[in-house]
Amino acid sequence: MTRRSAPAAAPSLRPGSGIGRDEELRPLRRDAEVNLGRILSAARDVFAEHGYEAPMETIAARADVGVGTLYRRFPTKADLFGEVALAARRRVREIAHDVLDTVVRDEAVFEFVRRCIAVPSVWRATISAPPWGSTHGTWLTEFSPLLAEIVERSKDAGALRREVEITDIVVLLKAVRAIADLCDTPGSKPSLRFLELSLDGLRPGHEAPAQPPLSVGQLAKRLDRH
Amino acid sequence: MTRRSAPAAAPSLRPGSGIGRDEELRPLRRDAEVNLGRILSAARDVFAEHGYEAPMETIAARADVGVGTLYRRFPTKADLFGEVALAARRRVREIAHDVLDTVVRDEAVFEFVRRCIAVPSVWRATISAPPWGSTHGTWLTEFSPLLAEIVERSKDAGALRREVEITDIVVLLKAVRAIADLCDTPGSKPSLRFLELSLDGLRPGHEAPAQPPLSVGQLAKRLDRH
DNA sequence: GCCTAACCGGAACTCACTATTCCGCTTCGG
DNA sequence: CCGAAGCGGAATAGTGAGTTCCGGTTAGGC
Repeated sequence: MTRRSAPAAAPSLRPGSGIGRDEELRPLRRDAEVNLGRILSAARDVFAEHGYEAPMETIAARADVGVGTLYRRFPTKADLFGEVALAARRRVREIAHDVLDTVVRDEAVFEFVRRCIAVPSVWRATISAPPWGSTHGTWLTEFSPLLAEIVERSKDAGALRREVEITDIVVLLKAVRAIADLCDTPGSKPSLRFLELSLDGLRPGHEAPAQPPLSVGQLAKRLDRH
Repeated sequence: MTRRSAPAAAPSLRPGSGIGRDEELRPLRRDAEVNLGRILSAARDVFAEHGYEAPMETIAARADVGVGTLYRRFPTKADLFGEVALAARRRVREIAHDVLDTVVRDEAVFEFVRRCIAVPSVWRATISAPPWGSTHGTWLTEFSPLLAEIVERSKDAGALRREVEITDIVVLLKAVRAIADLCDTPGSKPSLRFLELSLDGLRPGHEAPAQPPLSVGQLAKRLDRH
């Protein structure tokens, strides 16, 4: 995609610089600050809606800003996406923790999945990924423990089939995302129906599926190969 | 995509000419006949694997033939795809009829879905579609009655939740396709596991989902908008 | 109010990717 | 053995998207 020859290396993601990058060397001029906010917000929405494929111009338009402005703030598209994805991951972690803290045991997984999906501007950026690097690999590794804990809770509460693995949950999220891309409109979201139907398939009362689950490593590898 | 200005009109699909186009005006030279077979087979596989996006060169390479040869036989990519899709639709109809004829009532839908998916080189071409025209619309309209009959059977046998509509089945097929794209390798197919899990969600014993189903018309419109 | 460093918009440039065409060469088959 | 039918694949041409560039604009310190 990008011309740069470095094949699998993610561009400078400067892990430290979150959205609130106020404490930069030189503070931004007021108008620039406003534009930066606009850009990040637009990028969040547009990436959420169209994934990494979305053209920079679309983001610029949504932010009501010229493309040049995007590039003054973020050297490359990947940098911009990285910023958005970082915020998204942060958000997912919050959701996971909140679910563990406040949701009754048996509803844990279901609630987690529902909440992830309820924040489209966030989960899309996390679940979908740019073509470079092992984004999914890192993402999966990062969230495996948390997700495993959530899954375990629901299993212990007898609300989730014991055969279900965390990779099944991730796959389900992916599937719902695909359906959302295909069928959802602002007004009606068949993907939510599909989600509920599929979640029901994860509840106890069915025979164990013949097909074995994927390991986290396998799944990561496969998701990243695109 | 195509340079031709006719915007939404499917190119000459000459409904009559199936794969066995032996009875043409002038019979093909023996070697050309062989190549034609190779091309159709390659197109079937490649479209199955990558959808309409697959470049003509890929198909040519798989058929071990030059692109020129493709174009001598099929004026445009859409024509080639049309041919493949036609065969695919034919195949799906066969499957549907066979299921209705030979499968026990309660397994009808499940078996139908499984069989559709088991013929990747076919179902991909049917489920995925080229950017022109209302392919899904026609497809859905064409198969609705048959699919409805299959669904009805399983419902009557008490093996399928009454709330499930035929659009739910189509959506499920789409989702499995997406997962297959993402995760399947020749050696292992997590999409099959996902399929089984999701199918279980369609069996009785769960509360009715809150989200309403899509009508066939709505679904067709949405799938065709890409 | 003035001046300049920061900013801005968005046209233009580049590059990658493909459908499709073209044409000199090869091969079937009478 | 000859010509028509085929063939391969380089060349053509259109498209789309990331990135660069630069003349014009504006915030904000003095």
